[in-house]
Amino acid sequence: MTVSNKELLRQHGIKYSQQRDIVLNLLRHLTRPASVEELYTKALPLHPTIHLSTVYRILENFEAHHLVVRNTLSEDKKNVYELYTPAHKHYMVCLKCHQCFPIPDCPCNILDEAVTKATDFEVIDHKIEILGYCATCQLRH
Amino acid sequence: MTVSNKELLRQHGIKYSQQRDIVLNLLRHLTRPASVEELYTKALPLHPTIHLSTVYRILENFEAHHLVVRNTLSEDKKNVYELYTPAHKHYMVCLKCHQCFPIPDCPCNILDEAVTKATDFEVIDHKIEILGYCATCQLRH
DNA sequence: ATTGCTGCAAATCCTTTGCAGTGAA
DNA sequence: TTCACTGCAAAGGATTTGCAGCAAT
Repeated sequence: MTVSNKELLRQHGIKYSQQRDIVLNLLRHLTRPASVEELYTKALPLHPTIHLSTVYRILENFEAHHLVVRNTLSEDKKNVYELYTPAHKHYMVCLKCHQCFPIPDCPCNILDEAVTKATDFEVIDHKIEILGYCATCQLRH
Repeated sequence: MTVSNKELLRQHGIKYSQQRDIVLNLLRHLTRPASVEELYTKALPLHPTIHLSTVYRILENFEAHHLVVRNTLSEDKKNVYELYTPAHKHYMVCLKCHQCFPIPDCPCNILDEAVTKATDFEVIDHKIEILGYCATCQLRH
């Protein structure tokens, strides 16, 4: 069985509000990362006065409390969010519609051809970014 | 020996201008990808009336003619440019100063620990994006 | 009652665009 | 001369912020 939204928020030290409940609920039912606008649009019918900036703030808060992870898609530079999972996630990003799709069970040495064979995605390129601290910044973070 | 800037522009079907000469020259002396602002700042002393939007347009033009490649850093969402090279490039992005550093000789199965050992970069996370066309968009691109 | 969240509007940052004037061929 | 490029200003899209009022505990 699953924890309630209220409980999940509490577990992450996040205060309850109707708006947060709604956004969390949307996130829990996603099959792929969603943009802020997307979440806002879905939340609106459920809470007609919710504001876009509120959704921004909620997601920022969720991220700070490690309830979600943010990714920036290189193609259209928008933030996308999804529930945090400890396992590393790799995505296929469509150059046309900008939707991104999780790559199930992806080893780091995945090859373009392997992806092409395993999925219906036409691989054009891939991109690896290593995030961390450079020598200079290590001294002062 | 090296080709002149003028010649390099011509080879890529790009018309000559003083501003393009300057920006190309800066790009040719980079050791890592540079942001538009960065290139603009370096160009300014060499051409006091050059405008930021001109640098944007020059880089856009260079990219269209495959003279440079653009990357968007996930952390601060700014475009960075460097001369195009056929080989795949992987980067380490500093979470603090947002500078990015090429990873020399990077195999796809690179591991965080391997990078940590080979460089003075403190690896926190890494990110892989596969770019291409999803099943739906394949039909209409 | 208190504290922090929300709605709204305005500001910010990066990037793009329209237009008139200039420069390269 | 011609056409593309430039400088400038203004617009654009995504995101952030200030502030007063409201909601959750």
